[in-house]
Amino acid sequence: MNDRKQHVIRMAHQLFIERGFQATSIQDILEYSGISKGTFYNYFSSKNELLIALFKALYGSMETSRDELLIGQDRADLTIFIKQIELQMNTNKKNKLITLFEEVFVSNDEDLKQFLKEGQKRMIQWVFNRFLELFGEDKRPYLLDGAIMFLGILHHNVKYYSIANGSSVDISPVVHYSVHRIVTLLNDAANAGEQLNKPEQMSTWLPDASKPNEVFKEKLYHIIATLKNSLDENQMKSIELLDFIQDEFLHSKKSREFLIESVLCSLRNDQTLDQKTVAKLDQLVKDYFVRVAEACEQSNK
Amino acid sequence: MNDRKQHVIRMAHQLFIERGFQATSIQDILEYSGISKGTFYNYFSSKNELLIALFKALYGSMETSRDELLIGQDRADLTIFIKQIELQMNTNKKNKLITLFEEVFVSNDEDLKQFLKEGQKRMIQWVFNRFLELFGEDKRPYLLDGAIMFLGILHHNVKYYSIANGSSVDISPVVHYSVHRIVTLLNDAANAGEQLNKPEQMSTWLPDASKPNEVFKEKLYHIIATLKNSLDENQMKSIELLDFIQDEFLHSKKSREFLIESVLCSLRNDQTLDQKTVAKLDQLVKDYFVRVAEACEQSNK
DNA sequence: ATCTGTTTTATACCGACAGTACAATTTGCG
DNA sequence: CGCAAATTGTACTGTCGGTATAAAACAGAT
Repeated sequence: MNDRKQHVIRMAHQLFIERGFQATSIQDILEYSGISKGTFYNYFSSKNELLIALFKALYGSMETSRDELLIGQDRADLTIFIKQIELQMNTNKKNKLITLFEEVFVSNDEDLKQFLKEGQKRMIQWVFNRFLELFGEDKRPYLLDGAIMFLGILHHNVKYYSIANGSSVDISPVVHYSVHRIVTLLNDAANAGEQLNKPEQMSTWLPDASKPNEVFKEKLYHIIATLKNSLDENQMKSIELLDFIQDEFLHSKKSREFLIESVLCSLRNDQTLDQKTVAKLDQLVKDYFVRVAEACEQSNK
Repeated sequence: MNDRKQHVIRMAHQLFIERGFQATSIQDILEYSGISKGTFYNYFSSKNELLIALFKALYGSMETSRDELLIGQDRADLTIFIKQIELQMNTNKKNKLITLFEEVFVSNDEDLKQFLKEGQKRMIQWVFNRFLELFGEDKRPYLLDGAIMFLGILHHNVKYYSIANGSSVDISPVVHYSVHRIVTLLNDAANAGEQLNKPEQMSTWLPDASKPNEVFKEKLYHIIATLKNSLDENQMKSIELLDFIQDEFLHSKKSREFLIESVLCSLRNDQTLDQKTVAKLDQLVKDYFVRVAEACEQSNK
């Protein structure tokens, strides 16, 4: 991504933190980041698009550093989970993510709304999957309820603890407290055999969650994250290649098959990567283009 | 309150439910309720003021009917509490209160924000007080945390249960489920002796909660609500008198002492009212005016 | 250094919006 | 009826998000 464009995002973020999203006018952003209106609308098609770009950047880095905490660790270790939650809560606080979130959650822009919902859903799914690893398969029926309630407890506790103790207070005790509570809560629900939401229904929650394209994107995201997690900062080329693939699929209307093919070719020759995972990626992409081609034929009939 | 004014509030509410607050322009409200712009700004000083008036009306009626459920009942009966919560959740849903709430919670209008925060705080305090009655004094240290977590669990469960099962689904099982969970949660926290927020600090939470004026307003509200609860619809005069006092104190910069005095005089002669409570009200008002007079002298020095 | 295509800038503009100002009209009430 | 208050209609201000476009700055290839 353009250097200048990222600069604008950073400057806007600063203004959003200081005054909020609604209260920051485009004019403010232009003056603060020293660009003209024309350039702004060359980068972003609207103010909301800028916000989405900002969220993507923040969430992306948050999710990777959160996932990095798991590398080489026992996935069933509760203390690691606590560290992951603390990390996310602190990033939220630092970037005033929650405030921004709330401010625009109910908005007239359907795209923005959908994007934010998707983010919430991803968070619930992540907690659910971690709970599976932490509490085991036999608790599965109760873990979706658990994930939902955990986030409810956590957010409320953080919110009012911050009000009572000042927003600069250490959030760690709140996270510990909330995790302790959810452990008991899960046992309680399992003992009582009470269930509100069935985990199997999770995929049908959000309207387009069951669309093949969304499933593809999620798989793609997961595989690429796995590959990236196995790399360190010295292997910039490989990381860039993976990022390129992800970007090409997520942000272009029409992904350029020949480009992606050649990138995959490079990856297959990269000895530092786990070739089993690369093969998975290869297959996934192949299936995708087959499906696109079929859909294309179908519509030409 | 003016008939016409209430009509405007009702029409606006309808539009807010259909399209949301931000998406409803003042022009829309004017056309829909058939008044002119001049009249609108004669009634409300701004669009936000209208929203506050709407919230006040909705909250007011919700709180009274919620409190009515307790009359002549065992205050320690959990099933009554469940009924009260169900009532509030259903009112929320019917009036799209939560959506409206979220939409304007982070707003530029400091007054509106303060008003909404006050409402949330009142809700937490109400749950805390009910928990005291339900679970007893010995659990007190854990009941503020409990109230906060209960609302977090409840709102999250309702939200995602509605997403999964359609917004017209019966909310009752969610309330039962959430109440069951919080009971265990409270026992768990008490057993572990873990505490996040001290109930004594509750009054200092919101900036002006400790201001004498706010304490006064709360006491006033409570006494008047008690008196009103003992009346039925046939005693309109008494209700109007009580409403007048409340309105005079809450909405006027300078309450007219002579008017309030004469209203109190009428109330003292009203045999249908509990004269012990009326005496309390009398004393409260007397203290208030003494304090105002003192403050006035102080500033004239 | 010159040509060429792209990016950036400056500026004027549009429509929608919240809120103001005010003179003209209607309404309600003694 | 007469008068004061409420109501109306309309025109206005300033701000906002977003569009349009011509001129200027820039960058890479020859």
